[in-house]
Amino acid sequence: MKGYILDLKKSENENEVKIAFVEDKETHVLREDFKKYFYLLPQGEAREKLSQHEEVEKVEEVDKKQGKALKITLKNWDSTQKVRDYIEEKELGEPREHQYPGVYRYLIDRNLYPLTYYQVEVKGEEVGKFIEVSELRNEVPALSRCAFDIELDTQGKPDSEVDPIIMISYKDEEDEEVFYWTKEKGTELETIENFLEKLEKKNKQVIEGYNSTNFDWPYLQQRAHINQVKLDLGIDGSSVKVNKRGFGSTAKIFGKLHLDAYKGVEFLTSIGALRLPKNTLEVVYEELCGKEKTDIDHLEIPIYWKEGGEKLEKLKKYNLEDSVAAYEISEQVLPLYQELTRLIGLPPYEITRQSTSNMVEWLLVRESFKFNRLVPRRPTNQEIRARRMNPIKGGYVKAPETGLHEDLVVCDFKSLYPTIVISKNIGPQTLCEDEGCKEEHHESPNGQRFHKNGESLVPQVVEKLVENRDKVKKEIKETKDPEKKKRLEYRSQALKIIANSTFGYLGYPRARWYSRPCAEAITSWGRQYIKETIKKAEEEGFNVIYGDTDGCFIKLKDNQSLQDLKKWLKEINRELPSAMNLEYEGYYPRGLFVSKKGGTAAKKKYALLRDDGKLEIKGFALVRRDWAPIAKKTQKEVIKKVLEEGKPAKAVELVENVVKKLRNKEVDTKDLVIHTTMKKNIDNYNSIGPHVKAAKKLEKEGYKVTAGTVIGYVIKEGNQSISQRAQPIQLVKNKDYDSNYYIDNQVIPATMRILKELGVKESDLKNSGKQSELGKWT
DNA sequence: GCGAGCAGCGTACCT
DNA sequence: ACAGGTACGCTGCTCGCG
Repeated sequence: MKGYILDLKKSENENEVKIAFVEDKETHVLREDFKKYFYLLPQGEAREKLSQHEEVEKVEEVDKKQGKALKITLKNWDSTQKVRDYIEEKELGEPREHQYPGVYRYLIDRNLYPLTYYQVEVKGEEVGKFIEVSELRNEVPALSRCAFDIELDTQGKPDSEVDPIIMISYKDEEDEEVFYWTKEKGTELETIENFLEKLEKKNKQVIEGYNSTNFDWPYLQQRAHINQVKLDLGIDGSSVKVNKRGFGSTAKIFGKLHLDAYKGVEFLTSIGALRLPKNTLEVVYEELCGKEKTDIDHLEIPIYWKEGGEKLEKLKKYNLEDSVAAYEISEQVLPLYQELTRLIGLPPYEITRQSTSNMVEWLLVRESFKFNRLVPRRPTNQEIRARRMNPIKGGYVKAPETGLHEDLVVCDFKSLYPTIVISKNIGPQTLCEDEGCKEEHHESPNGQRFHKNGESLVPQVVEKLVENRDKVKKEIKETKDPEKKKRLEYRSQALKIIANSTFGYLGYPRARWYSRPCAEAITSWGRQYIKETIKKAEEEGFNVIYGDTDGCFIKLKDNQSLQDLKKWLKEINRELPSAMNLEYEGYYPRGLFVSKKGGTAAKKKYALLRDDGKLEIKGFALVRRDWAPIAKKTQKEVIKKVLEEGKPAKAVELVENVVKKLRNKEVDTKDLVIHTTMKKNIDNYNSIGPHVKAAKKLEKEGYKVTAGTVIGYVIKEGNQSISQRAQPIQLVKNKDYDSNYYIDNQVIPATMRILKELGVKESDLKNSGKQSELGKWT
């Protein structure tokens, strides 16, 4: 039969892998015998001693690129630890590749990639052989999906021992339903059962939720247990496997993909594809799907439920909308996860919970196997600490010329670090530390040498990623079908994410392939290339007003045209290594650079007006979540006015109005909320800033606050410190805020940053009421 | 005893 | 729980002044 692997797990039988294999709409459970093994760099009588060990099936000598090693095959999957203890006790050598779960080992050995089509011979439930179906190589399976969300009857902190589930909504492509009970009719038990029946009947491949890993599944599991219902949703009849630990929580359903859209949003945020003030369902839904949804305060839910009638209907609508939102948000992350799965080769569920560094690592592990190399061991905690103490020098940033500029062109190096890795053949194996070595080398500006002709895993893998991406980009151009185009764009994005993460990975203290010399060489070449480029531009007569790591901003003089610049770019690219490319990014009629507080030019902070009228703003308060909306909105308007008009008159007027409104308390409280993430747990802070103080107040009221919680607070009136006046938004009475704080610490500093560059004084903004001398600015 | 000035903490940004 | 470079608000200390 023809299909793809959706999931895998260790079978309840020893030495067997269970595979969820999808053929058309049906998911089959297949099994294959598989013996787990690991490698040993042996010492002493390792071979003899281990051959006699009762848990060892066989010991073979294998040739790996790094030399001879022993391959230790185990009688049972679970005996790895026992055999390792024995090795340590008898000092028989250094074990390698002993830490992978058995199913990963299986995927690597069989060279299998989930969500990729294979032809497979099946005898009963046994797997014969997987043969990749080449005509379907580019086909990504269309997974059937559904989403759910639960509501509780709870006061403040939910307690799964006593607070029942009152409502569960379900949503899929063609269907939606809300299951619930009331004091008059039905029970929690029936509600759960009806929902489970629905899931079973619909039998979708993906089950989605929002924060379902940490909330819905653990809660549902508890309530199901109390009601004595089995949560046996696995395609082999197994239960939902919930593992609720502080950090690496999981909720797995064998044969299905549990997709937590919240994790997806965090992932998009981590790769810089998304940035929001808060990652709540409401905010994310509006941003990604452009739709608003009703929000009911958590404390109100039981009230709506008990009241019945119209209120109950409203609660049902809200509950369903949560599922719809989770469903639609998932639509935006699932295709990317699918492409990453096909690229990295881990089971899809694992991919949805991995960081990019882990993905890079697994890609290297798999490629390592293909090159017959042993995977480097994980660093010890001590090594990690030592690595962390010794950071690597990073990119170069040129201080900008402040002020309002016209005729700007931005150029940047396309994938600077990956292309340096490729051009200079940078990897731990090509790194040459032998000073007398007579081979040909690339020598980095910081004095590291890399063999020109040697083979190294890292540059080979990066090259493959970049080449593949170029191919995919070409395909995108040739493809008319919009669906197929979208798929390819996700594939290109997946390749880009992994290629760009490779440098970070080499400098990541926990990485198996950590290499300080490689990472340092990469950044040293990076600094050299951008500095050289700036220098050459200046020699050519261009005015370079700013640069950061891999890009620079050029201000065209009156006698210079865009054509002149593009001609120069061509020349530059002729001199660069073939993999590297300095690209024309865009033309900007106006751009603004400002000073920092101390008076010198501020880096990483600018606003550009593109030739199509769009604003591109970096670093300013308005792109930061820890400023109040009133300050951000006003700053944005000011930047817009200044860039569009080239003078500050209208902007000054605008700020005056906002100041007036604040004074008169005409500003809505929601425009004053400052959001700050708790990076630590509440007790771990040495200095108590406003967000920590607000968090403490929240905790007192029974709210749960942990590392990762985003605190929203408003500064209220009073003469205590700002922190003491930080009131969490949940506890704010309308319009209880300190106007002066928002004027002097938010709106004025945010806007003065910009207006100062144009000669405006602070007093000009606060003169509201009096006629300000607008004539001055025109 | 008081305010100015500053270091250090903490967070979020840019590439 | 990918890297380093950067800005900046707030707290809480030191210091000089009287």
